[in-house]
Amino acid sequence: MENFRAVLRARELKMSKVREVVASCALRQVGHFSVEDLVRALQAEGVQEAHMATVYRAMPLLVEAGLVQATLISAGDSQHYEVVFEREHHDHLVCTSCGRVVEYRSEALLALQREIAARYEFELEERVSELHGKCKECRRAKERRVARS
Amino acid sequence: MENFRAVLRARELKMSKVREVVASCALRQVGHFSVEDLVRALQAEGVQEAHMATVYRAMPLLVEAGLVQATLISAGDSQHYEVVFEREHHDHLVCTSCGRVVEYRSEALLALQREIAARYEFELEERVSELHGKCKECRRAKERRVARS
DNA sequence: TTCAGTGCAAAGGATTTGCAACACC
DNA sequence: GGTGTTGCAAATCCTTTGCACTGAA
Repeated sequence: MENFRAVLRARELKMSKVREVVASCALRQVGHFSVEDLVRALQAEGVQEAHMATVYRAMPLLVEAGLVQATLISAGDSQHYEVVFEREHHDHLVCTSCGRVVEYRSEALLALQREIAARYEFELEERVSELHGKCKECRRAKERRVARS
Repeated sequence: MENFRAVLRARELKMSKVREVVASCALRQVGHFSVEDLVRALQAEGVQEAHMATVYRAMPLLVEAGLVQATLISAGDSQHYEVVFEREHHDHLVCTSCGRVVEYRSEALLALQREIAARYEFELEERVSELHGKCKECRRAKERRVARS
């Protein structure tokens, strides 16, 4: 939350009651969530003063503050986010059949990506690293289908 | 193009003049392109019969045929693609300031990702692997700005 | 001859934006 | 007390879809 205030200050923006409650609610989200999810969560907490537009306006600030991160995994079209502040770094494996998401940690991968960024003299800020494929169960299901036909 | 025909056959779809010209034009694209870019390219070739909707409908087939691949890098909101058929595998470094895109190849990264997928028993189909950060030039520019103020 | 493909225009859906009232600093 | 913020609704923009017509097998 301090990071958030710092970003606001740096951008000469103000901290408001609404921004505060949006930020704190976002931080309490588990897993991936969309702007709509967040609005629903806020309403569930009895916060009526959280309009879609306001949350849309707040998200980039939360990202900049390093509290949340945009993810690719999206149910449908909408952008999803996940909390990254004080969470362990991880990446995702996504099943292209059933949509199951497996999180994994790989220090080696992270190290390698850092090395690559350094090699090209980039200051690494964000990594998008997702592997898509068929999970074991879906592969089995497919084999059964083939065998039957 | 044979792959494309195979996909169409497998799905009991037909090869049409329009699909053919869309596919061949897509294969000739260099770098990242959007559906709109492709339509413009087609029109530049004098192909009038290539409507947006048609190209939108064709893209998933081209992806399935392994000719092109969806990319994350997008100028604005629209989905971008790039040719992958008979091109060397590569990933991207994207500058968050100037938008510059650097392609890099890393067999080690690829091998590691394959290993991770295997560990979780996923059959790897697609990798989304992008590093975002500030490139050297933008970092320098920023330093200059700070120094001046 | 029969489905599938195409053009077109209209619909859909996520996100953004203009503006008047309002709240921080 | 003057800016930045918010709610609201309308506007955008990419993408999808329904439909009548055309074309491939």
